[in-house]
Amino acid sequence: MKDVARAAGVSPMTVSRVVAGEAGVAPGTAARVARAVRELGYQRNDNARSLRQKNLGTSAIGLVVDDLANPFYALMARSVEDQAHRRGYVVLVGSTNDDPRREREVIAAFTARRVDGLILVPTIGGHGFLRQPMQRGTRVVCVDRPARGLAVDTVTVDNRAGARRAVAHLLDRGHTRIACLGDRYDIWTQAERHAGYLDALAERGVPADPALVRHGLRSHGETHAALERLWALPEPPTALFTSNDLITLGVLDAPPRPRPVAVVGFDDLPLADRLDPPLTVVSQDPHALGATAADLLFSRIDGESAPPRDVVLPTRLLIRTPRG
Amino acid sequence: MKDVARAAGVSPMTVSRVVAGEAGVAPGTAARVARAVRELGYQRNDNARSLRQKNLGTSAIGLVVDDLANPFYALMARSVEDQAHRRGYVVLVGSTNDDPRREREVIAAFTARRVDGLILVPTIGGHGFLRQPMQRGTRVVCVDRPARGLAVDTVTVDNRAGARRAVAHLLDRGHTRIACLGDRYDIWTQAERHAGYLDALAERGVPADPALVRHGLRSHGETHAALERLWALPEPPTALFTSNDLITLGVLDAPPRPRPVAVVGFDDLPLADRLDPPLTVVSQDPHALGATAADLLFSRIDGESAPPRDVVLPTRLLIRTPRG
DNA sequence: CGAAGCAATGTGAACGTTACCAAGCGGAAT
DNA sequence: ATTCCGCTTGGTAACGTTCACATTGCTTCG
Repeated sequence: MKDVARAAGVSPMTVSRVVAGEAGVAPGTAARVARAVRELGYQRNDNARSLRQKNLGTSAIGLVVDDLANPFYALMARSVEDQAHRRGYVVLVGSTNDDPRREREVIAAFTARRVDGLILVPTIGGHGFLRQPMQRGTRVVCVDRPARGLAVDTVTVDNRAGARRAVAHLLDRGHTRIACLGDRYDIWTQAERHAGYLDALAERGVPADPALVRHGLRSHGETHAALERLWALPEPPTALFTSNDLITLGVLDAPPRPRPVAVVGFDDLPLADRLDPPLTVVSQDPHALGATAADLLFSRIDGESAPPRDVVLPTRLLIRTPRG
Repeated sequence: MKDVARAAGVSPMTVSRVVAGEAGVAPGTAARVARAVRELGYQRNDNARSLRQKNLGTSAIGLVVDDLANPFYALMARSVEDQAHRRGYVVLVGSTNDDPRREREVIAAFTARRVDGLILVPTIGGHGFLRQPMQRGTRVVCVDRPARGLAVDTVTVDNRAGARRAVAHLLDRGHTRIACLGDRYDIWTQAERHAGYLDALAERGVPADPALVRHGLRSHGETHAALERLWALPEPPTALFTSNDLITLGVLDAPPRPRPVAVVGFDDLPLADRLDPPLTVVSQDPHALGATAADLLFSRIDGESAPPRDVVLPTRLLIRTPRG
């Protein structure tokens, strides 16, 4: 900046004014400065800028998801990024792998850079370490899951109702032996979906058989093993409720059974309607989740100070039947 | 930091040393400082830090992709993020939508924050604006596509060879009327894949019919329209080569034909092996692309100064045949 | 005609941190 | 006892900006 000032024959302050697009600089001076900026290829250091401008923040937000490679979170991330870009913010991203230690590291790295806001898919771990950054002014919004004991805006979908409807659909089709395959139940969404599964059974008076519930499935291998155990039961299930996309894929990827089983999955998949038989799913809208979370975050950043809000978005049961 | 220093009865300099984990602080003093840090919930401002430490950089890198919501780039992003996290870097992400203007805005926002490196899926636009940041020390690596006229490390896959093999596979199965459906040919990968298509035809002496080539397809709707025009030809194609995943999905999503057509797509899809008939594809490994790009970038950041390298990763033709 | 007002620009300090060097202190060597 | 060394600690300045105020030179008006 000093170089530009020297080249244009003005003080650094005037350069600052021109670069920031402030009014009150004589047109001739502004032109001279602009020319020097262009010729020297000068670009303002926005880190230094936000250091000085105490009240304006860093124009950066952090996005912390479970796994950025998961298409669901990738779509969310894209929505968040679009809104941020529109408002002149940059986005820092990190994945937690559902590991509270890694979550903490990632968030610490973000708050150390004084992000103005944080959109967070929280892990099961505590979030006390967020107190200081929040007092310092960092706004936080949870998405996909709430964080226990953290009073912040939260955007989720109606996991429980969605699961209930999915299982009710299977009951409607005459199934009574319905297995529930889930990821770790310390993940909030998974516990909710399991609760929805139980709701549907209770609603119809179908006894819940604990042998039909398998959880903690984190890979195709574990899903396959769980299936083997289910098939080995004296009364094996005739239908499956799979409570996330990875498990649904694991089930579809398993060796075929002699007697086909009905499957309803949580989360839609591309090509699900082209399978034989087509796959019925509970779909949620990751775009809406991300956009809503970003809306809430930016309204907080803009100064909104109402009590924390819980936004619950609907899911849709996409019933797919064989092509006519 | 001053507050911590006061609370611990030392100078800010000593606090700085303790927080940075430097040696040469008396154990008792360090303990007192650590306690004050904990009690006050102090966290160092890493922006201010990197401003002062001229030679150490910002420990931030930027990742600029076409579309973060595309599972292919999401997987790449995840690999990059993992490496960055392992090395203590944070990642800024942005999507360009293949729009040179947006690319420029995103990159400018990143370089204004003085990222140490940039992993870039370049658009068709010029990249002269990168000269100054690069002279200033920002390292750049291109991935998925080269940037014209930009002498930097570049990681791509053998698009042309992959497409050639895919089309050769269709020729082997007796097809001679093979259509080529692509996105905009100003996207390097699309042009390469089209070239591979022509290579395969030329190799077997099959005449290339321009009426069978449709490009610029950016949505299912456009893909469907292109298909309609192909079916209306006097001699319609009996096979399709679709040169990205979105177009493959568009084709699969189209109303079924009375006589089925063979499809080979570029990019693998989940469930592709469960379709009827299963889908043969050219697959590339986004994880390897991202990891390789990150490797190259960090070795540059570490001071490596060899001439720019072009790394070309292989593709695989996954030939899928009906079960049983 | 002098004071006041306005527009354009410059000055000094500060944001939060660390590099660099100096200073204090106790003990070991002479 | 004096010198010197090493260890620990502190002071000062600087990184690249911008805030708040001061200054300059005009124009305008009573």
